[in-house]
Amino acid sequence: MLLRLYSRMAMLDVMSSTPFGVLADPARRRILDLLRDRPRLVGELTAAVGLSQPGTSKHLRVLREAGLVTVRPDGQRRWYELRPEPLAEIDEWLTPYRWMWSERFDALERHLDTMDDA
Amino acid sequence: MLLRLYSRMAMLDVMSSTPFGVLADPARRRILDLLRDRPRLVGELTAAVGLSQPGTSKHLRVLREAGLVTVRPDGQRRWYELRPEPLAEIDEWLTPYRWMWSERFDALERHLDTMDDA
DNA sequence: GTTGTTCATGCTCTTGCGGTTATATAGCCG
DNA sequence: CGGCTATATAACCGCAAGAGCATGAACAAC
Repeated sequence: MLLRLYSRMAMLDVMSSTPFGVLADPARRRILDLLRDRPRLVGELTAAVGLSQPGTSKHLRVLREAGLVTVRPDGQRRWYELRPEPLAEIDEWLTPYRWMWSERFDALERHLDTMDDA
Repeated sequence: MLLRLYSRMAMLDVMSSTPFGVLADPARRRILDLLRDRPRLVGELTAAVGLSQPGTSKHLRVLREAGLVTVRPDGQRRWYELRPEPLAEIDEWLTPYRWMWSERFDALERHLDTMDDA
């Protein structure tokens, strides 16, 4: 029972695994994309990602511990639903870069390069 | 032996994988953050990330192969500069999620939940 | 109860990452 | 030339991630 508590604490600890690492796996990105429409059962997700059911469950665990999905038990089945909040961290990291790949950036860069030459 | 070659090719293949995988490592994110200001030498980056010089070079290789940085040789030194274009892929993936963590989303969700109850 | 279904967990195996040290390569300087 | 500096590559190691398979746990249905 105490052991149970500890493993739960370890789980919470792993929660601090950043969303960047979570999104590194394409299967997990695919799962999130599917959950964007509506909550889904593990069986659905398993079929969609083309992995074994245990494999899918493992990815779902990672997503859960990162706070990217929540589970709603329904009898023997489990509805997984998206919880997008942790994605905000990625969005924030991306923010100072976002302006850079626009055409205006190219123009500005050329301008600055020209000034450097002078 | 041929097998070994194939596995090596697979390695390189994975190395040049998606920007998601590249950003999974905090050292690489840190490098990109530093390059946002200006191009930098390997030595600078090594000191900043607190890794060994070869370790830093390895991360730089990954970033290079993902197209996130370019190198400009200058004598025996190398200026690494940011090339943010590949980050657009992440930005695009994020797009359909971005509205979701706003307050308007919470309000809408509450509204929909209310409708479910009725 | 028994059987079937749905999902999670445990185990094992392999692979690849991220880190180190040692070495090679290339350019600078005296 | 020889020695110093800056960077890349090679060789190696530890470990965790990801996959499969087998099993367990919980619930449903009969």
